[in-house]
Amino acid sequence: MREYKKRSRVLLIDDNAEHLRGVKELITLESSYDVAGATTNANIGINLAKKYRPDIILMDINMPEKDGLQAIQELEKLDIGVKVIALSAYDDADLIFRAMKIGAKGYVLKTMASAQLIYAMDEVTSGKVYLPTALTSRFFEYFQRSFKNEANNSQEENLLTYLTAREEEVLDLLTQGNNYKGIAGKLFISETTVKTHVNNIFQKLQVNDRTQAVLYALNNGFANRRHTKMAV
Amino acid sequence: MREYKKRSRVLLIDDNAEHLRGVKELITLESSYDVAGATTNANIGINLAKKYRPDIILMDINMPEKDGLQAIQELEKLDIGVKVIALSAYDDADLIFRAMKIGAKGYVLKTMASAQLIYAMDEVTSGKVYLPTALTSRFFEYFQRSFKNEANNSQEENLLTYLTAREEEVLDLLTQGNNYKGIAGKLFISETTVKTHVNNIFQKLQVNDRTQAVLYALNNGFANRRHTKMAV
DNA sequence: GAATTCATCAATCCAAAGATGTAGGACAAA
DNA sequence: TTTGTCCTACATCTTTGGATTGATGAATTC
Repeated sequence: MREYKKRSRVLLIDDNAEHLRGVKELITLESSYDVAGATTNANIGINLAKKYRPDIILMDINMPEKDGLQAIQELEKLDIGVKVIALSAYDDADLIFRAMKIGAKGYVLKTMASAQLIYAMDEVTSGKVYLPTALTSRFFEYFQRSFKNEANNSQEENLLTYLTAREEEVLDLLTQGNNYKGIAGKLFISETTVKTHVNNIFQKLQVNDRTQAVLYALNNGFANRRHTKMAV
Repeated sequence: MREYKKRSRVLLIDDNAEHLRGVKELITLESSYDVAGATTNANIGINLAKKYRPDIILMDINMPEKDGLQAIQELEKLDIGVKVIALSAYDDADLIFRAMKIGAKGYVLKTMASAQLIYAMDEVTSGKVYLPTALTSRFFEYFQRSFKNEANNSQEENLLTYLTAREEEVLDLLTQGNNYKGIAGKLFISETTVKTHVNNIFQKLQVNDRTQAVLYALNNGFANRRHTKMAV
């Protein structure tokens, strides 16, 4: 018994009414959590979350109409401190990755034992992020693959290396959405000079216009060296 | 006994000679792994790896001279299929993240029970990625925090939601570097129609030209759901 | 059935972007 | 000193992009 501590409240969102009922029963009977609400509709679920402020939400992410991932994202944006555990029928690395990326505190397969779900809830309640070992492994396969590709890309040959320092400056300003005038103003040079630079950049990057140049820059680890792209 | 299967070979790299000896003994006595080599020097370790092709490397990443992380990176570049498990005294989220990012197949604390280390080796040998639960949680704290900052930027309001389906298609093609003609051709509509859509997009996204529209799209989780920038 | 919304297309006009060629001065390397 | 690279700058010309207005049919909503 841990009646001395406030029981955590759980909100259930699952478009499969049957599964919803099953989980509700499971939690009611086999855990120390209170079910604060249960719905088959994601939008209603979000509103319930706003209203009742549950500690945890179990969110089915395989819903046809409203995407569960999107719902998680909206909940995170609300910033009401609710911890979302994604429930899914699939162990797709991609799905797991996206769920965790947008802030899910856990990811549990529907096929997993009920004890696992309750354990996940316990861990998440205590402030941790919980992923079953098997899913962790899948997650990292995806995670590492996405960085590996990146390494390979930069290995091939980065046309950006052919740019002069000045051209890099210009390209940097291009990637911030500046036009010729804006760049000229910021670099204290004439607009025609900027045009010259930009044309040289096009030649070196083998592109036809500024949009393509910007895209090339962003996709090849340009500038914002603080950021690394990542497949999602 | 599983003498029927080829015993996996392990290479140990740890600048702490004492710890190195301890691990070696542990593996020799309490596991079914063979120690293919052991060294206190990362560079020598890399050479040993090239020479003896171990299945697994246990790499201390808290070494003063040569950074263990860098060593892992070099090993990954060699692409000899060796699986590296990072050994560390610290459970810094940052360290864990970086180790996993560059391709470590596991991360185990030196303070953890020896059984945990051997379990990690088993998991990694079987092709999985292994992180102890506690470290997984830390990893995800870091992981999610880095995405959260990103999300906050778009927290204000995502103008992309105002786009119609068709406009999204057009914007998607814009983010691939297409000009009017290219988009018209791909959508089988006239160029003027594309112009109309693009203009509407500009209005909705409150930008002045296609480059800014593309940048807005990329920075606000548009389509291109394949790529997301990430602080590293 | 009226009102909206959306996708489609067009004409016009002006601004911006892009292509091309030329050229001078600074600077560094050969 | 010469050669080469880079940054600067301009002129000219063509193409593309962008703003604005208006119009039609289809689908949806009220």
